[in-house]
Amino acid sequence: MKDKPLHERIRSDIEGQILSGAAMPGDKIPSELELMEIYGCSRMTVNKALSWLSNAGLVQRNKRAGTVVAERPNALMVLDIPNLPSEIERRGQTYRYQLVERAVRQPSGDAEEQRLAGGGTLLFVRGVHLADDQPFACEERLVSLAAVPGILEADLAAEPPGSWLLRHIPWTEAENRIGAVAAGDGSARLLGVEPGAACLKIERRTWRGDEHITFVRQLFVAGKYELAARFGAVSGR
Amino acid sequence: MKDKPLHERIRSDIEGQILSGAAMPGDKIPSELELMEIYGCSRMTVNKALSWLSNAGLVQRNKRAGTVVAERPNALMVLDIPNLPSEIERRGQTYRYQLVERAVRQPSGDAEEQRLAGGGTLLFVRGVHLADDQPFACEERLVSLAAVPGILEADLAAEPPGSWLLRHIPWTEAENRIGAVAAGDGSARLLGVEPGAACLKIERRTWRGDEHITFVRQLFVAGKYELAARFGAVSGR
DNA sequence: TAGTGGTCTAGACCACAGC
DNA sequence: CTGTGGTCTAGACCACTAG
Repeated sequence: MKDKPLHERIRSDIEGQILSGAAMPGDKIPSELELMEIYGCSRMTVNKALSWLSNAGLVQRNKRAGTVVAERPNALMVLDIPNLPSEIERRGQTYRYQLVERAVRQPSGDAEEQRLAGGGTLLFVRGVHLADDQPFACEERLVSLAAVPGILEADLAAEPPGSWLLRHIPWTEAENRIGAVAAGDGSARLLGVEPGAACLKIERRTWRGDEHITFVRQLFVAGKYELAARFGAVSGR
Repeated sequence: MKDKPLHERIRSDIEGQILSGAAMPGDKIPSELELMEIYGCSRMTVNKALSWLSNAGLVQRNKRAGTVVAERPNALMVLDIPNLPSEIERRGQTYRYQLVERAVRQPSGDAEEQRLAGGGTLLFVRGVHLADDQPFACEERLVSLAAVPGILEADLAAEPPGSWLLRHIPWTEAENRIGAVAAGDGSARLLGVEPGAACLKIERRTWRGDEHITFVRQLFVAGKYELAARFGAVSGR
């Protein structure tokens, strides 16, 4: 217990106070100067602990006002969202992608599609991810051709669009929405289940800087796939 | 662009190389000493950038072998899992919890329940979270009475067990599993939907140190609730 | 055994925002 | 104005491990 690094001890001390409820949201945490004296260490050490807590979303740091417990402290977990080829191969299954539909079209009236297109046109791609030739997930994707013109030359039957984008277009921002949905007729047929079957839905939007790159919606048959998330901003360490 | 802190520039430089695929998993990243010379800064600054990347799971740091790109780099997202009362009130709805069932029982033969019980007995609680008196989520929970004997005295009709635990028992570890499932008869009745309706499922296990505290399974009717996750280990900042 | 990361120090200057 | 955090320096010692 005692042989842990000091900054880690400081961090877990404060973390414990927050998670236990001893320190409530909005409560002030001792300043770096005060913590220096409490633990008898230098400011960098204290700073490392507080920065970590800030990164994890447990505290909010304000100049002059000091460090306070964040509003919804235990909301942040680290989520593991692998790309599908890696995930399937990790399970020891063979991965295959089947292209179902590919079309260039104008954005619809939907405001989100307008933003994604950025004044240009969109590439629509529908396909199925197969694990050992069994449907694993179906996918609908929109790609902004203004942002990624090169994808028109890609052979998306040979390489799934997600992998192609990953190899060619670095994204800097991504956002996922995770929910459940009943399979529609088309999705059900692709997944080999009855229409209305429960599915896990993952929607992902990615950006490069301010430019919207792509939007993708993936459906997984209930039970075939689950996401795992654990508390703690630290992964490997 | 240029006015960003140096450690942040170093970080985003490397991050960009990884996300763009220029640096593939397993590739070596310059050592701290080399980066010091490249950027003309001190080691602490380089270290801050590399530590951040390590925390985010983008790189793995090894003594002697140096820092390398992690195996599945872009898998880590920060997930927002609020507790339900907060989430519902944030939407401007009134929250209410309805206790449906409460029982003390021995762990079943299931290995997981055995571990949770830790040699003792379990408290089983079933209830519904209501938003504006409409079913929002149903919940089944097991609590280890060996770890949390005090919960027997709690009035779980007045306060949902999740909130009670949050106020009384600090947890240090938590793990979530997120999937989809078709509603069973009991859950469907509680949620006011047809059996078989698609539901989002969240299972959470929490520990305090090595002691398993509780297991909870929450079901949300499809479309009523979605989880959001974004890339980047940093939250507020 | 030498290279690498892990940790820590004792300073420093600056920007910002509440007082 | 002043306390606070943000950033950075130029060192230091240690532990680990791949070569």
